[in-house]
Amino acid sequence: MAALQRAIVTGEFAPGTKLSEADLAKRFGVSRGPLREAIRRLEIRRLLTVVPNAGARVVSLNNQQLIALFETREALEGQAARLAAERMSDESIADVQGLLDRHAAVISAAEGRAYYQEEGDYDFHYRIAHGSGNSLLAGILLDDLYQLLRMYRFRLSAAHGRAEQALLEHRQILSAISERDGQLAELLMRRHIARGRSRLAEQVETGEERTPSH
Amino acid sequence: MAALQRAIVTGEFAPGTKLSEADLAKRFGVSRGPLREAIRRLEIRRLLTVVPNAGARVVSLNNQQLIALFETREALEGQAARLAAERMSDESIADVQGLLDRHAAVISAAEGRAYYQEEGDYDFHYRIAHGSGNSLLAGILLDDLYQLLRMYRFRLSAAHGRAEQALLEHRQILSAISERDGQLAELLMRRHIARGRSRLAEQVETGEERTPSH
DNA sequence: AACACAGTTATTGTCAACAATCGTGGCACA
DNA sequence: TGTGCCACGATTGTTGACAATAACTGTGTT
Repeated sequence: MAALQRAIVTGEFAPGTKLSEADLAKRFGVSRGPLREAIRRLEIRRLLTVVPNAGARVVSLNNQQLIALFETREALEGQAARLAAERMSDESIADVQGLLDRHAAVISAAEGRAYYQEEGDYDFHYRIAHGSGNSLLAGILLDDLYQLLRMYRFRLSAAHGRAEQALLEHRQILSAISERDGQLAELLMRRHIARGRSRLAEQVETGEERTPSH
Repeated sequence: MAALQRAIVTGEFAPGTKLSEADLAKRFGVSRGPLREAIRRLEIRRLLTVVPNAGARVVSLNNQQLIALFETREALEGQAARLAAERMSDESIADVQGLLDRHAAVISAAEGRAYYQEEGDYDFHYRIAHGSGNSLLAGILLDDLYQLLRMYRFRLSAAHGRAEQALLEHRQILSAISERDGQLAELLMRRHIARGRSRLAEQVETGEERTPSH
């Protein structure tokens, strides 16, 4: 039943795809009842847009909406970094250190860059969100926003070649956290995400969107 | 069907109440099918906690979780105020001015204080969230966090007698927005919410919780 | 030829019955 | 008398069929 959510988030269905209840039910070997419940959950998570009596569609974000997503992340992850600086245990911080070291090793191997961009970046932000010790904040980020983000990771691949830069910024953020400097950690995290938003905004200006904004 | 959500949010069911599907279905004159869909939506919105094969309960937040809620609001509403300063139209700002003027009039009449605390405060924050021009951010605030907040408004009534103070802070925030000073608007909004969080934290220290933290 | 209307088809919304799981009470046994 | 096990009852999970609404196609008219 959670497999349905996975199928949508991983991009198995393209944004804008019409989802027929009967088709999905047959596909996942389940009846329409549980499937409708799953659809309602994905609707609240903003992964599907449902219009009454007309069915559900995979959400289709234009670049402006993606920018709105980054603005929201900026606020939440900035706060998460601040709280992590106050509350994260030394052991957890050391763990994330190790994670970044592994990322560095992967990046050294040229073929690893794409991996780092997609999953490595996600891993780091995942740790910080948890480190905030605020399960509501972490839940909104991990359960809602990151799922949306994963759906659109292909369009965000403008970050290619920025693996080293991203890793450097991750290290700076973690450094601030380990020094228990919440204010700096928040500032650095907000900048880190704002850079991603800026690249997105540039795409809009130069008109080189990868998918029609519809 | 949305009436069920209202019944829960308005506090018709106390936090921790066990919700039987059969009972609710009979109560709202609907079958268990649509009702289960409604339950799933409220679950994702974090208004219900559902354990498999054991039913749904109205979420019960302890004071620590309420503090987490305020920390999350602080980040999101701060960002909303910043964005509102950049994007809100002069007409919308004038509208909120009028809203605050009406609030002032209501507060002058002594009996209006309770009203202002509960609904007036909500109105103002509602406008700013919308004014951000970021529908994702506004949606998270209005659809998720504010619903939780309304459920616990009775426990937050420590704000009693602070109506004038709150109105003053609202005016300062709006002033910063009208001057297009996003940085200041964010700072003031964060402080405004942080004050509510501080009062909550004091309650914890002095041990005068109004409901057992369970 | 273009538009409007109506019938048809497909899809969503709803329901009541069935299956599976969990909590509880009572009974047997140590 | 206390503990463990089994059966019962209740509640949740699931299913297939039925009703209602919307989209589509075809026909007729202007």
